[in-house]
Amino acid sequence: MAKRETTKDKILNAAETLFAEHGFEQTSLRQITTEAGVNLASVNYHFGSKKALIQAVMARYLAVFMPALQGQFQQLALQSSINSRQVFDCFREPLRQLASVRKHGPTYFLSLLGFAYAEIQGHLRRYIMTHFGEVMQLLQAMMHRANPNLSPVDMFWRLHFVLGTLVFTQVSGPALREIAAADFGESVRADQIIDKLIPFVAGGVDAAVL
Amino acid sequence: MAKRETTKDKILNAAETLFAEHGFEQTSLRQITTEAGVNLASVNYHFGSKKALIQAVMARYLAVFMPALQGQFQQLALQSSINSRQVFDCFREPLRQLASVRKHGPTYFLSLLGFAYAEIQGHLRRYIMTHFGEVMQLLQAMMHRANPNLSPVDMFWRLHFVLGTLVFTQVSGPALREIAAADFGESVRADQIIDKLIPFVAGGVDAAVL
DNA sequence: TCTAAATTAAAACGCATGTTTGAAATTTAG
DNA sequence: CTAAATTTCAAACATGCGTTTTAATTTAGA
Repeated sequence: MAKRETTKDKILNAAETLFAEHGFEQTSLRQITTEAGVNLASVNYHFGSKKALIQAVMARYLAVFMPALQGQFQQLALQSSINSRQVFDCFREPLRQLASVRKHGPTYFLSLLGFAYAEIQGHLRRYIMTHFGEVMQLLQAMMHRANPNLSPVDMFWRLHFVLGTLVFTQVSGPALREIAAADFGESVRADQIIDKLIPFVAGGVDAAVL
Repeated sequence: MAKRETTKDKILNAAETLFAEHGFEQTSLRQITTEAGVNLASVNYHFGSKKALIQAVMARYLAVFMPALQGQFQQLALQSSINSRQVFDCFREPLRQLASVRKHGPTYFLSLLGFAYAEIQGHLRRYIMTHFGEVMQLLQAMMHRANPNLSPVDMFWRLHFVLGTLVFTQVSGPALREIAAADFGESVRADQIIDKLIPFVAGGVDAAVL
C-alpha cells in the first residue's frame, strides 16, 4: 500500500507548483502552507528556511534531468559528425521524462529554471556547476564539435543567449501564449513552444560571427 | 548658469541607477531617497507612487529611443531589399544616442528594459504598444520584408525569443561578464555585448522553421 | 513685505514577509 | 503500556516595505 503523503512532500509539491507559476520571491510561505494544508511553521521545521526549500524543489528535478541529459550526450558523442541542432535535440527526451516526477514536470521544470536564473542569478549556476559539472563539460564539448570554428568565448556567450531565450520564454510563457492566441487565434501548448525554440537557438548558435 | 538640480531629478537619477543595477522590486524607496539625499516622502509627493516613479524612469528613455528607432526604420524602408541583420542593426544608433540622456544611458536602458519585462511582464508591453505602436508596427513590417516566408505567428514567437535573449543578457549581464572575464581572461564591456548578440539573434530569426 | 501656495521633513501607520517560540498533540520505541 | 522523541500548531516576533499624516520651512506673487 502507498504510504500516506507526508507533510514534507505536501510542502514540496505545493511549493513547486506555486514557484513555477509565480516565481520564488512572489510566492510566500503562507501561500505554500495554505495550499499544502499544513502549518506555517512546518516549512522551517522540515527545511530550515525558504531558501533551503527552493533548493530542495530544484534538486528533485535536477537529480532526474541531469543524468538523463548526460546519457543523451554520451550517445550523441558516438557519432562521427555533430551539428548544433542535434545537441539541442538532446534536451527533448530528458525533459519529457520529467513527467514521471510530476504531472506537469516538463513545464514546471523549465519555469523553475527560468525563475531561478532570473531571480537568483549566480546561485543556480554555481549549484549546477558544482553538482553537475561533468554534464556541463559534456555540453560544451558537444557544442564545440558541432561548431569547431567558433571561439570558446563566443561559444560561451551564445550558450548563455540560448539559456536566456529559454528562460525568458518560460517565465513570460503564459502571457505570450495568451497574446499569441488573441492575435493569431492559434493557441500553442506550453510544451510545444520548445519546438519553436530549438530551430531558433540552433540558427543563432550557427550564425557567422560577423 | 545651470539651475540647481531639483529634487525630482535627484530622485529620478538615483532611482534609475539603482533600478538598472538591482531591478525594480529589489530597490526600495528608502535606498533611492538615501542615495538621492532627499526625504523619503518626497517620492510620493512628486510622483504619487513607486509604480509611477518606475514609469517616469522608463518614459524618459523611451521618449528619446523610440523616435530615433523609428527614423532608422524609415530609412531602411527605402531600400529595395532588407535582411534581418539590417533590421537589428537599426537599434545600434538609437541605443548609442542614449548616452546623451545619461552617462551610462545605453547600458542602463537595456537593463531597465530587461527588468521591466522580467518583473512586470504585461505592463511594459502594453505601455509600449499604446505609446509607440507605430514604431512596433514598423518593426513588424521590416521583419516581414526581411523574412517574407516566415508565418506571422512564427515571426511573433521569434521576435519574443529575441527580446528574451536581450532581456536576459542585460539582467544577468554583470554576472556573466564576470564569469567570462574569469574563465577566458577576456573582459567584455557592457556595450560590446550587443555586438555578440546581434549576429546571434539574426541567425535565429533567419533559421529554417523545421 | 505679507500672505498663500508649494515643498521639505520627521514620524508613524498598516501591512506582509520569514522566522522563532513554547506548548500541545502525535508517533515511535522499549 | 508508558516514556521519550518527533511533529504539529497557534501565536507572536522582528523587520522591511510603500504610503500617509501633520507640521515646519521655503518659495513665489500681489
